[in-house]
Amino acid sequence: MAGVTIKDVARVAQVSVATVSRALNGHTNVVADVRDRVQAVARELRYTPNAAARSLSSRRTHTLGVVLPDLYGEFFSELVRGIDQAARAHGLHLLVSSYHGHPEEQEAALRTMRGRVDGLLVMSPYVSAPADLADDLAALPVVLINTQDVADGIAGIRVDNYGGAVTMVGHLVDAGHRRIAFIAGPDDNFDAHERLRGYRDALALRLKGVEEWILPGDFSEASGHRAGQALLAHATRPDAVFAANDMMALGCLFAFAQGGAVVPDDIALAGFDDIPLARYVHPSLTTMRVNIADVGGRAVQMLLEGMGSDTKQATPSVMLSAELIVRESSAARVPRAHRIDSS
Amino acid sequence: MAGVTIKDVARVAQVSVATVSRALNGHTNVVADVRDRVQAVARELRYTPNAAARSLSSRRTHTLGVVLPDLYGEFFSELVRGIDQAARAHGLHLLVSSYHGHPEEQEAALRTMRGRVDGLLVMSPYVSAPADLADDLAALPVVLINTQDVADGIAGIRVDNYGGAVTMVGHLVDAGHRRIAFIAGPDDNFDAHERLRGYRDALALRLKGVEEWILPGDFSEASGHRAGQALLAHATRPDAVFAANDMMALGCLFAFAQGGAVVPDDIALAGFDDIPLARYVHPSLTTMRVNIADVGGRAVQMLLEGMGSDTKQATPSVMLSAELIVRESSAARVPRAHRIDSS
DNA sequence: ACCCCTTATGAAAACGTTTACAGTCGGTCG
DNA sequence: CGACCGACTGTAAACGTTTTCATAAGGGGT
Repeated sequence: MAGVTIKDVARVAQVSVATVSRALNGHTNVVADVRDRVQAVARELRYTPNAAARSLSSRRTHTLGVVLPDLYGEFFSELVRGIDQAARAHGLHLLVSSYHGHPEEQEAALRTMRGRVDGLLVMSPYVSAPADLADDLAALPVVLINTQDVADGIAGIRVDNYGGAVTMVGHLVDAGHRRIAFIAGPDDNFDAHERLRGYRDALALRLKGVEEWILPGDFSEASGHRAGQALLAHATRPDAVFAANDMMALGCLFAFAQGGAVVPDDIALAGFDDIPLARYVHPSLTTMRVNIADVGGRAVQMLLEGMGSDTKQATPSVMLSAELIVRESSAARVPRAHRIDSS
Repeated sequence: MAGVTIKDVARVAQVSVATVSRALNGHTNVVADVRDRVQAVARELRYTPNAAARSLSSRRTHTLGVVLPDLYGEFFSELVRGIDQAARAHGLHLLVSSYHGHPEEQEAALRTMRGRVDGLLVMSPYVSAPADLADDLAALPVVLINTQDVADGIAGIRVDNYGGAVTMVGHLVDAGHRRIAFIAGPDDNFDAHERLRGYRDALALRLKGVEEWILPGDFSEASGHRAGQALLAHATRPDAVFAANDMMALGCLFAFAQGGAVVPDDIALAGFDDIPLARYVHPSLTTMRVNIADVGGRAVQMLLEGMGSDTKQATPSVMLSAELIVRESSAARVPRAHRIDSS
């Protein structure tokens, strides 16, 4: 029977509902004798307070909303894990929603969450920050994850994609590579945008006369594969390829293997994200590591801080830097003739 | 201002709250004229019904609870994705909770979900089915995922781990292997249990006199690595190794590579799950494919069916079979001398 | 023309909590 | 010895919906 209410407890314990409420919520003004009796009865009756009634009355839901573009793949899995861990530590539930790449559904998701959650974690990687997003967000405390600033005073946490790309290009240049091609991510994706910007700026800074070499991609393995084939078909192959994410780097690696190009001897390769596969493929993939779970955890932290004080926080934005992970795929350039064959 | 209630809409639209409620919920008895006016006003005022009040009144939350042992890794990511997709298709929200491997927290999670959700999806892979689980579950429609039956009449969906293991052993035997070692999963894990059982039965059936050869493991890559080392150290190496999941198979593969054993020429290798890595490692891994997202989606389907009719469903349990995916790691056994070296 | 039935609407009662307010009852202080 | 004060508990009013029931207005059959 799920229908045991606070009234039942009150009746059995021979007190008023108010007292039951107070006793169960650890309020001050209730004598030990009564408190124990109430708790005993509640346990006896297997009473569980009705969450809906509780939040209607107290205006608190003890729930955090998480709105993501998708749930597919390592990235979101890790993100949600980090969020879950932090939320659970604070006794909060998680209401998750993904809008499957349909930005128009995002607004719907945000709307239906209103009244169900105390705060919102939103990731919206589309560069065109919808103006209405700001409106929808105004009502609730919110923290933006890897999202372009949509309005002043809204807290956000981001991975330093720009800096990471700069670092990676620097690494490739240091390893002796000159002709460095870049496989870009989706046009409308903010992360992809930043990584591309990092590649461009770093190239301009480190290798003056060298031209940019940018191939289209969409973060999928397949698009990386296509880019790899295109590169092989090119008259003069690049020294190195920097893919905007690991999945594309893997697709590219595949294409190279099929085309008989040896990584890193013929062409060096690097990715971004450090997904678990990165260390298992052959050759293992040089990449930028991003601690995604940590991003999620810190986002929750920030949200809670923002919820504590009604005043908007003074430090609305946090940037997490990525770490360069050097593996086999980007070994320093050695003239082909001198190559030591390990087979 | 989030504080726009149904009363505000009623006042502006010059009707009663009852009419507003009816108009907005698509009820029959409201004339088109009024309905349009109400909807216009609601949009104008950016009115969003308060979910708590709504569910208090209607006893429905439009939310599904998902209780999982953890959120780490491919498996849960896929499962949640499948669940999310199906739930979203039916306009349902998802309240997720993981108990991080602490079974005692599971009960707490289930309790706090009461009143917040219309139905429950629970995965509890521990063989010792807690008796109280049945009690906690009785209140709400529930579907068990990959979980040992806990009580009669409770619906469940499972992957046919037993049958899958039998199939894999059959494949290895067909490929000419005789000494087939098995790397087991955690003792208290139901999936692991079933896979082990499949290995044993298939071995007994297909290879009469051959002894079982079972190594301990815990589903982690590290434990697979240890098992791999142990196997290499053995005087007579096995023909093939069947790991209870892919992660352990990968760890084992690593150990073999380090120890100079060539897969599949020296030792064949197989896993279970078909995680994405499986097709990328070298050699690519033979494994049993399980469509996890599909499991999640069908679980939601089953839950909805169970919620529709109050009567307990007649078919409380569904079994999904796994598919054998043959890749390089289990190539048919060829005498070493005749081996065609592709390098 | 009357009655009954249908259809559209409003008033008000749930739903199960929390919480402001108002008591009650000893005891303490002046 | 009386008034007051503090600690405890009960009463009842929110909280924002949905839904039942009642009411009013038309409309068709006899």
